[in-house]
Amino acid sequence: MNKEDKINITFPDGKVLSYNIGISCIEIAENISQGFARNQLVASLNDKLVDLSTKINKDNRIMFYGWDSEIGKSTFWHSSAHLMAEALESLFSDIKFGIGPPIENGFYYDVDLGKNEFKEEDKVKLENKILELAKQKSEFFREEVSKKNALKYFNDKGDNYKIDLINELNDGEITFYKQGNFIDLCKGPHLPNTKLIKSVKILNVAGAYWRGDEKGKQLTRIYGISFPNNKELSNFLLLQEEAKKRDHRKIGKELELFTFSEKVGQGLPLWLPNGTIVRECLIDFMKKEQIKEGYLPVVSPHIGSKELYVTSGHYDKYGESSFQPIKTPNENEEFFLKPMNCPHHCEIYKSKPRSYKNLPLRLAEFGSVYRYEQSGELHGLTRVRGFTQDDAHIFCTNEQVKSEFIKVIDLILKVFDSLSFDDYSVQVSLRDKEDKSKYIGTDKTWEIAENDILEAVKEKKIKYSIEYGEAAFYGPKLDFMVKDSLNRKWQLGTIQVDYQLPERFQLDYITENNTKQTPVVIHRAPFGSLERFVALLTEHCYGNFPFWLAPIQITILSISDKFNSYSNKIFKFLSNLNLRVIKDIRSEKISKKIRDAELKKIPYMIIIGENELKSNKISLRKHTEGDLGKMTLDDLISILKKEKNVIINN
RNA sequence: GCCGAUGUAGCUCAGAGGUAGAGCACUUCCUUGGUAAGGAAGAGGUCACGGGUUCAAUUCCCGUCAUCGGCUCCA
Repeated sequence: MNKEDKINITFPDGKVLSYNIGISCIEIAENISQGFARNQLVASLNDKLVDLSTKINKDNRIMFYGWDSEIGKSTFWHSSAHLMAEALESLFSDIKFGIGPPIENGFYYDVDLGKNEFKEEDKVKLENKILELAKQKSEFFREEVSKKNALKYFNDKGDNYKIDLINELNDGEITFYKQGNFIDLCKGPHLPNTKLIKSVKILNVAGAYWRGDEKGKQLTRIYGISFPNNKELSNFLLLQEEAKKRDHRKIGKELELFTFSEKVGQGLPLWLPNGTIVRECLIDFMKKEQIKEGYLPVVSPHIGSKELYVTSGHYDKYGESSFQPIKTPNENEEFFLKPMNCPHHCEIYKSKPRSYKNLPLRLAEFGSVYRYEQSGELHGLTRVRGFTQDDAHIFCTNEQVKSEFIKVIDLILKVFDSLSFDDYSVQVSLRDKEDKSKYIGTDKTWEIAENDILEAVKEKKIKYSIEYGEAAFYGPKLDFMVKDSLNRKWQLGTIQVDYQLPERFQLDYITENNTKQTPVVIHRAPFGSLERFVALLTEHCYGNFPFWLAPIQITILSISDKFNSYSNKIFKFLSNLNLRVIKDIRSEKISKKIRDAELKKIPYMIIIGENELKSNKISLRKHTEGDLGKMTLDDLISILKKEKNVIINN
């Protein structure tokens, strides 16, 4: 055999082996071992993902991916989407297909069902059909197609969505994948065959706009997930059930943190006494931190005149789609519920002439704002129409922007750390690269603002991602994102650089040279909104709030009513130390009282009975941990003093 | 706002064309028990709201409102 008939394949561990030209990926895997080959789903050649059946004609670096890798899973789900499409096509006539990608957990396919409807009972039918087709062990065939032929195929089939997609592709880069009786436009790669898909669940059905365009046609999006065996599916469903138990809407109800009332209105939360304690502890904490950082608390009213928002530009952007103006007996007089605090703070800035010597000026307010969010968007406490921001505006010079920005980053990191919030991601939200019409201001100030942020995060060496099109309409942002129990991403802390607002409000300060200069505004909110923050905090800690935030910190449980007066003495003692204590003197058994206290997630239980009375001690039990034994009150205090953020003056 | 699902006691949920049921919680009584549910009795619902069909609707149909899952939006 000639040397030219051989190719060198480099493996991830650096090993190089020589193979006959034209060998396929799967043959290489089999060459390693049959067992290894059986577990591989897809490969990459020089980092480009390919089907296992791909034949190799030149030297390459190869990697294999199985179910244990993200790439393997996403290929598995991608092929499952194709299989689901095949099943749908056999169940529904007249069906047209949009896109069907894999997602973080499973896959979906957007379909136009024409006159058909996809009903609840169709889920099981579809699952069965998918499994039936899977068993046929159809191979996934890749085929390169000319643009002309591709268009002809879908034109004949009458699938205008695919035609849309093909029109955006270049001739020579179009491929079809075929399995069984189904052909799809797809760049792949795919599983070797359908039989690997052993378990499938149709999760839910939703509407989704074609190409994400609200004005476009709405398709039916069918979500599913599949696995190589049934056990993984039941595992997945179990995990989903567990995750639902963390949902702040569920815990919020159980622990009586907040509620909603139809009579009050959609998206307008009512904070119950327990939730209010959590909320106010967080506010106190933040107030102290901010005072350390040189913020000045201010207070502004809940409404502002229309003029204020015309000036800020918010009226133009949101006037029609927000709560409508409040009228007065005077004609032409209109006020808006404030949707943000910045315009009010600008007016506070303007209340007297400012000098460079007094900058940066940091005005802070726990400001309640009202935004008419779309009804379909409302969600527990994470998306509401009335909420309180831990807002502040830093008015500073151009030179101060970066250092102020970094100080805010530090503050947010400190806050997150204090609450053991570690699984957040940081996102730099920049302007949409294409569509700049959504934004106000000049390219120049945008570039400066975007650079300010990028420089700050680079200097802080924070891991971040860049999201284009996520900026506010007046400026770029640095957002701290946290996921909820069901994996949805929410923005909590945010820092924004704004060159527009100071200009619009004609803010200025006197410089060293006695000239007038426009300041820059940094908007920032470490929690974001108290509502959303408490929601995510609740999910994060499963309702087991840290001691300093717990609505009830200690409950005193008496063994029987004989010890009520001793319980009462302990109760008074602890209440006098400003601890949030309750006592349970019901004529119930101690195990019942403990159970109830555990369900209420109260951090500490004090148990009082004969032994404690005699020895003038108490017994302590910690939530989820159990009995800590007998001790004196002094011992108790020293234990409590070790809890984070707790000050006890005894 | 759009697509789909759901709405029965404070909570979790059964139920059925003939005017409602369980468990927990609540009230009272008995029990005085040592680390996750002691016992009994009682009270509690215009079956989301408004129409329609029917001898009869909480149940079937339509509309509204709210909630849930997505899409779009998010100052």
